[in-house]
Amino acid sequence: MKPRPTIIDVAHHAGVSKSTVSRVVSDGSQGVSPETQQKVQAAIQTLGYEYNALAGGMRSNRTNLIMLAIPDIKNPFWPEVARGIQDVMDQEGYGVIFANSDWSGKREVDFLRLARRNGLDGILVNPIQVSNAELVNSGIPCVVLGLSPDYPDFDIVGSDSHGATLSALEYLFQLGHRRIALLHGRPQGRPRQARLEACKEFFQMHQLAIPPEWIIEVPYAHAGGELGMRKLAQLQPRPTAILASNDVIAIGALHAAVTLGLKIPNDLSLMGIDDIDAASLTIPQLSTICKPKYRIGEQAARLLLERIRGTSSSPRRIAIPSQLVKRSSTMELSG
Amino acid sequence: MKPRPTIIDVAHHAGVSKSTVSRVVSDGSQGVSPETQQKVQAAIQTLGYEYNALAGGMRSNRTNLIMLAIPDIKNPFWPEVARGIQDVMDQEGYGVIFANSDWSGKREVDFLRLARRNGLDGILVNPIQVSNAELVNSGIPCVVLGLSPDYPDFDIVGSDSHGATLSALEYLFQLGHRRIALLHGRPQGRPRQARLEACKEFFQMHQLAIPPEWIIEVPYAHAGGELGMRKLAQLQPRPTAILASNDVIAIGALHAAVTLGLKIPNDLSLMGIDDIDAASLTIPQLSTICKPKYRIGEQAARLLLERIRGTSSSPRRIAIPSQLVKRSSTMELSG
DNA sequence: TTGTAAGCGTTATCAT
DNA sequence: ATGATAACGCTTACAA
Repeated sequence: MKPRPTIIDVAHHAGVSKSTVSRVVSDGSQGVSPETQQKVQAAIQTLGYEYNALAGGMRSNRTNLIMLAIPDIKNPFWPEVARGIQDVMDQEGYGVIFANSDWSGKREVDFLRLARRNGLDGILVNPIQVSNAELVNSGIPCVVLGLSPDYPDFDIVGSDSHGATLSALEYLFQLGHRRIALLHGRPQGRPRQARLEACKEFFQMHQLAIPPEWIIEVPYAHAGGELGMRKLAQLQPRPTAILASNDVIAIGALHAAVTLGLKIPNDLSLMGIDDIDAASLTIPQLSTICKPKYRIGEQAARLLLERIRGTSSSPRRIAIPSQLVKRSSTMELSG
Repeated sequence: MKPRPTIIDVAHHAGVSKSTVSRVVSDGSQGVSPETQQKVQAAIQTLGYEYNALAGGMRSNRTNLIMLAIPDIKNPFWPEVARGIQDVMDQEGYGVIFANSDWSGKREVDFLRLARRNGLDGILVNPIQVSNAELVNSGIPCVVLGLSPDYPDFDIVGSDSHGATLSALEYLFQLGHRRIALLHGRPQGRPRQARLEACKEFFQMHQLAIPPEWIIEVPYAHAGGELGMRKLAQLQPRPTAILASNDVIAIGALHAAVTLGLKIPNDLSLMGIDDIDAASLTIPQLSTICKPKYRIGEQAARLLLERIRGTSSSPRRIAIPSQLVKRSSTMELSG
């Protein structure tokens, strides 16, 4: 197996200097005459030259690679976000590396190290365990996905969980529900408070007393929803409506409800948040709050590009509004 | 922002040569005295040194990075496989880079280029459009996921789709079904024949005639299943059983059936293949063939490691057996 | 527009 | 067990 040709080989073959070849293969041929470009391209073709990104990156401190670090590849929320990111980044010539930590804090930290060691140009992260300080310390341009209050030093893009929770509760309230329980996703690592606070705010506003046992913390997964529903079903008096932190949990709850013989929405109204594909594919279809996943990805990507390019400013916080989606898992409370 | 310290800085600080530092940070300290190790580690700590993988990789032609290239991150099949891969690779000190092409041939090719340019050590790929020749040509150690016959030059790991299809059909046959239709996933790009051939083999064996309109080609997605079911529902006489190419398609079909007022399994038995999580969460729960996703990932990772390490041999083909899972979307044909 | 030359931070070879 | 030194393939002033 013979060694891969380098720009030097190309240069010889084309009868130019290696700087010229370098200009052609990187800068988009800034300041290279058309004829020379032709010659170089021809040489590249015949030799089968391929750019060595390691060497280039080492010299220039740019890799044109960014990382997307997410906690849960099984949540259909992220692929949509990823698509938005990729479409923007592709266009700008950046490659996107997926990093899925499966809720493991260790793995998350490892990914950060990988990004540093390999000179990635930026990171988009929905952080679970890694802190604001650690992110700052990494020295890599970074945009946080999800409107957490814990990352004051970074641009943040997400949908307004607080607002989404309020709309959902408001909707259930309008349907006549007063006994509303929460299936509250508890991320491994840090607590995620936006939703809970929105709930408290709402309950206070409407002067509803919500007993603590109606707020059930469950893992951020399908099984969490099932677990939570089984607990809720035993409460006396039973809630008339349930709001889950996301659709995955809600769908889990829906399945448990069927198993338990509870009819949704007749016995119990149920809402999720996110509007993942599966939400419109359950029976009954799930009422939820639609988060603009693709646009979150696009926005985040754009902000990261600005950071990378140094068009910096003070951290921005972009909350893309979400939207109520009425389907058939909720109904007016009769009586 | 001051520049990151290099091994040279560490070497000065520890009073040793940079070769020694290099030995400590890479080789696992092969042939470095304990005291020297201590000194170097201390210097690394105080300086906050971080390894530069670009420089190292350029010199050594190893990056300790491999790529996992899949066509569809939305198919829950892959995260399980990915987990198997990651657990093995983690342990061996390799980072795994996800590359999701979303069924785009162009993106798949781009990923291959990215792997080459960035000197990745290996590729695990479920190829859609890229050919055996292109893979060979890339010069990167490579293991193919999925038992396609089109990649004779590579190690291949998958579950036995042929056998799985046969078991599913055999099961439906035993339940008394004779009019069996197929929702055949058609990957963008090349045809995937293993399942179809198994079907033909089966039908011949049992001397069943299957009209061509009972073999419906649909996109490899939820919507494909819905589409297919709507077509099948119009057939006269209607099939009594349906086998879908995977669970995602089957679940799509299930939802369409509900919309159409068809009762599963009473009006129609329905089977999928894969046994993704969602298969046990539908109503009714989906009968399917369980593919050992995690183990596929593990195996593939191991083979790739062998290839990377040069313990080469002729291409191996590993078919991990799958298993019939009887649930409630199938029933004995009455009458 | 093109060429020259000095690195970038590491690893590998060869001494010591 | 440790050190000196030459690559690795590219980018980037600067000069021509």
